[in-house]
Amino acid sequence: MVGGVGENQLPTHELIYRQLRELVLFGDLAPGQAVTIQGLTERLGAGMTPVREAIRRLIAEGALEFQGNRRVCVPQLSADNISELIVARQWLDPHLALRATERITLDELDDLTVMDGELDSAISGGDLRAYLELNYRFHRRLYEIADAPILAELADGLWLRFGPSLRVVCGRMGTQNLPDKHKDMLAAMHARDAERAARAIREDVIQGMEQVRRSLELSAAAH
Amino acid sequence: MVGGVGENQLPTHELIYRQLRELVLFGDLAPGQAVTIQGLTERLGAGMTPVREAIRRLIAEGALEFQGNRRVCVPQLSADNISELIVARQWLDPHLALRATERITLDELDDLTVMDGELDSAISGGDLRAYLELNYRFHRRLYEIADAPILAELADGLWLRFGPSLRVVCGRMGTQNLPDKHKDMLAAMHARDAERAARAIREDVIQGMEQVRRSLELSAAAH
DNA sequence: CATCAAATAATTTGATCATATTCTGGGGGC
DNA sequence: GCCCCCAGAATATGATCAAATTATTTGATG
Repeated sequence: MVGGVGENQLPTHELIYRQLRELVLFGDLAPGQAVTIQGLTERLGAGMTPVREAIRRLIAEGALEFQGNRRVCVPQLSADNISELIVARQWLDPHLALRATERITLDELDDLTVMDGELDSAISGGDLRAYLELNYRFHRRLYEIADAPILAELADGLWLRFGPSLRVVCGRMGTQNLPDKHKDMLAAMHARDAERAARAIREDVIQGMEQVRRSLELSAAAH
Repeated sequence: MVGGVGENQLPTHELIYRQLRELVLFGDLAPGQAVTIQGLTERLGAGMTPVREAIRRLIAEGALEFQGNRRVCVPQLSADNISELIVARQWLDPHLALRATERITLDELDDLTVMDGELDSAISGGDLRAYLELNYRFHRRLYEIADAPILAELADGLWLRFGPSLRVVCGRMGTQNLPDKHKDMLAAMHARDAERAARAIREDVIQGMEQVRRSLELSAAAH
């Protein structure tokens, strides 16, 4: 254990899991980078059992890769992988947005609007890390509102797969001309036009993911 | 470790994971049943560390459920859960079948045909366990042929969620009138008609999953 | 004499276990 | 019926063993 006098609610392995998850999600671990148990016990200040469990969970979710010999690393996406992720998100995200539009309350809509405002600030302020985090939380909130836990878990899991690459790509391009069709979507939701909201999200997803694809193809060509 | 003089290739936690996975997948653990570490260490003859890891992996895949207090059990599907699974498979399976049709070789087609024949034998022979296993392997093989590892993993993960319930449902209805649109699909694949193959699989999925839904609604009504 | 390659030694890392500790849930006493 | 105590199960640690990668040495060759 690290700090804590005794005010703890969550077990260590759960805390470690969440920390490691964010490390992957927001690109603090680069694609290809090795992930070792002992390295993380030091970095996160925990014993090896909780760290082992957290790593296993992330492997099961596709966030980390087990390399046959007993090594673990952050996966590097191939062009084919990206295509699959695009196909999957292109279906999942609009479907969830559609459901969300049918269910969302006005309070929740305000929530999303506020989040999107903060997102704008992060973009204009050039704060990459904040952009990545807020953008994720925006979509994540949408998944929750859709009230479809299994589909939401699937969609959420996809973020873990392209998170590390997203960070690399955005790091190369700065925070300008990042995709944000969120305004369209929020307007459509206000109008209770589920189809239009779904279309807006679909474009948002395609724009963002295609940018990742192109950028990754470039760096692959320069191998 | 259980037996073994030294001919081992795979680590214990991997073996335990696979065994536990099949236990869930083919309904040897009933929905709602509690899963304890110590129970499994005895049942599978392993130490607690490998068992813990296997359980965590299955939880991450949605095959087991963590109940907040440190208990773990096999999830019981709600009607909403089933609907989500239907929606997801209704999209994923046809998509993968479509890709598979474009890529499948004649040898692989023969493979599938043989598997489907064995499936028929299991049905007419009334062997429920063999049906469940062969049906799973048939679809699984299709996923592999589609050559889309991420989408295949998503589809594969869904089986873990309805596996336990499928066993219960089929146990109540016997092996007669089980869905099998596989013949249609194989014919369509022979003709390289991807659209028709995808439609056949879609019907296969819907038939099977709707049967689960209806059966579960009945038992819920009799609460 | 320098360079490269193969074999071997050393270090790092992962896998498993036994054990101590903490927490949850149930049963007996009030 | 409520509360406290206890049995049992889960969590977490560190030690030990095994495997794999890396570094080093050695010997042969140009």
